Amino acid sequence: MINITLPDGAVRQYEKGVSALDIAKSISEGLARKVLAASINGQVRDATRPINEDAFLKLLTWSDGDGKNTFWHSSAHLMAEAVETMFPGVKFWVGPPVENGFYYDMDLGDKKMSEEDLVALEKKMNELAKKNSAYIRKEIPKEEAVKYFSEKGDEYKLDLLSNLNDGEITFYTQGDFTDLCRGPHIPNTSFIKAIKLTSIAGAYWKGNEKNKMLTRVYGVTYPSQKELDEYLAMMEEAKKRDHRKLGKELGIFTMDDDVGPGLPLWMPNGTVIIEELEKLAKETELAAGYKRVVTPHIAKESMYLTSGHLPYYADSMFPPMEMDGEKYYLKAMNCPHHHKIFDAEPKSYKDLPYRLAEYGTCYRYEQSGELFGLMRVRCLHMNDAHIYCTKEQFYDEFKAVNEMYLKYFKIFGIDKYVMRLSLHSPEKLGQKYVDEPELWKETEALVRDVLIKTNTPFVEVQDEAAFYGPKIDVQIWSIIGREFTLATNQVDFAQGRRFKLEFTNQDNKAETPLIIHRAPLGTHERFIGFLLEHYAGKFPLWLAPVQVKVLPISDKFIDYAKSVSDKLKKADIRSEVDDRNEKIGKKIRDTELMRVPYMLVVGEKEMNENKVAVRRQGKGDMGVKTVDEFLTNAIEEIKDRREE
RNA sequence: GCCGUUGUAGCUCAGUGGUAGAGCACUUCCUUGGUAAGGAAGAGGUCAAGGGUUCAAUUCCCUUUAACGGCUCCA
Repeated sequence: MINITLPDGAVRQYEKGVSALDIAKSISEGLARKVLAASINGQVRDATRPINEDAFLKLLTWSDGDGKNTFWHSSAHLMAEAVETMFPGVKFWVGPPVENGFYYDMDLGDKKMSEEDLVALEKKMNELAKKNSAYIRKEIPKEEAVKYFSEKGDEYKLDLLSNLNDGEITFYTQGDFTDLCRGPHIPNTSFIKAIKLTSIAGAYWKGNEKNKMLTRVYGVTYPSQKELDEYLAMMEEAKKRDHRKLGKELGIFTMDDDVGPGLPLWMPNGTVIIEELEKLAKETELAAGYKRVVTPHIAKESMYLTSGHLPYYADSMFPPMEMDGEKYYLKAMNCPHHHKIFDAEPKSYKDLPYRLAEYGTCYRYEQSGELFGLMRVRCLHMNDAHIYCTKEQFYDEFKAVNEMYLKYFKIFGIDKYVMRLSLHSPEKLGQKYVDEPELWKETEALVRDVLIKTNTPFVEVQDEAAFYGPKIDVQIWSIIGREFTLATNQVDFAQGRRFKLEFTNQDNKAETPLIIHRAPLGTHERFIGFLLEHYAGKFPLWLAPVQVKVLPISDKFIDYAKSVSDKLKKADIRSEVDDRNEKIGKKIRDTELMRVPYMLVVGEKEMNENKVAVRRQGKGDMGVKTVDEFLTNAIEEIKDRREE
């Protein structure tokens, strides 16, 4: 007999060789029908595998992340089985679960798969799922596995095998499909009740652009049609929040073929938001001791040779313009210009920390396939600043920048983000990174120290640093699930020396400052793109392009409406009058759809009493107030930058 | 940059080898209405661009371009 400890601490005794599924059955049949896999001593395994010794057991169902992943991985195998029936000779690479579903990469040889094939594949998968085939695990000696795939001529699986040792190779078979696979899998295909294949895409083998491009099919499956329908409905809702759609509907920005890809035109409504964000940044930076500067959009080649951006980053810059025998580049970053301002006057330790801020316009030649609405563009406006400080000052300065981030995030109610400590990769020193192993170690420790001492939660990742030093990136996700760096806070130990930046220290010796690059509000483009999705277009009052719309009940009250609106405008409130010949219901509907925070309905009663009927966007009628009362409240709400 | 899909009115989208249609928006008129769509009439398109096949191309083919879904990249 063996002892099985369940998550609630209960210990039960079973015969040796019992499976997790048997244990589930002994608890309840209903539970057994839901078990997808099992966590045995912390390892995820097939629920059907025998357990031979005392163990901690957690039965994994759809509500466990590992349960879902197992379900989707098994779904990928089911899809592969269906693909094999329709595309004989197909060779498979890998088919893992992802955030929402799964994919399988495959080499279809000369054949092509189309969207219509997906429908047929779904149908086939449904048929196969109903066969109730068990996922059968089999341990295979390496030699035999190699022989099997050699005979099939499957170079992909042979490649996988080359990294595996004898004794750790398993095959899984369901129905007529056998695959090299570590597992685990769900007990059988009948669990998969609802199937949707979502897209076909190309994907480089092993993620390397020099390799062959495989066909990748994405899909998602659920244990019930209802859950799949809910998921699809959720995706439809998400699309409505897409910043590209909202940006057009709300008149925030537009793109034009004649201007060029990745070059957004900010429309009047979007420009209001830009100006409010800059106001916030200026206030904040002034209080934090920054000085503002303005620099040109272009610079000579020589400066980018000094900075080290050329030739290594030339691919990401627009090609140079030739003038008077000189090459000029559009700036892809503001730092070199700022360094030149630092260097324009001699500096003493008394001048440090020296903080330069600019909402700098940069141009980056992003690959055409990477452009994405406002989130990835070729012309961007950076909330940039550079702080020149001594090593001793670094801790406080870096900490202050982090605190500025958190202050901003609080204003915007941003709580779904990850702080990522981005480190270098030692093996890429001299290529991707400045070859200063000691300085890397030292500065990475400095940054980590700030995060730990300030109790800031963070994750560490290798090979994501800037070429001149480690950084903290704030990662966010767009509504369709793409990951972006919203803000960044970087240490730079390299450029100071490259530009021969110096200050005179207390011993009257020249010293090179450390530089902090920071952009807590990222770029206008990405930040506003993010905010559009974050607020679903319902900007807080202080950011709303139109803050108040005055809606006269009929033409008779247009003059009164205008007098109310004028009074608001005098108090710097962005107010408009809807003087169209429409009924009030129509005016309200249109104003609601434009996400204007306040609607002031005015008719006979209001005019006679110098009042307004206040309506809050998304909330409805808030009652009648005097104009002054409304004005006072609105001014407060704006001043405090309240979210509601 | 690579693989795939798409491009018809300001927007959302029908449609066709014989040079185009709806709803919303827009203009004008009627209506003056109290909290999410009042009515009528009208105007609006080189069917992304270029080339080819054809008696005839918005429709079929090729190229280019842009957007979209991924991959790669992202100072």
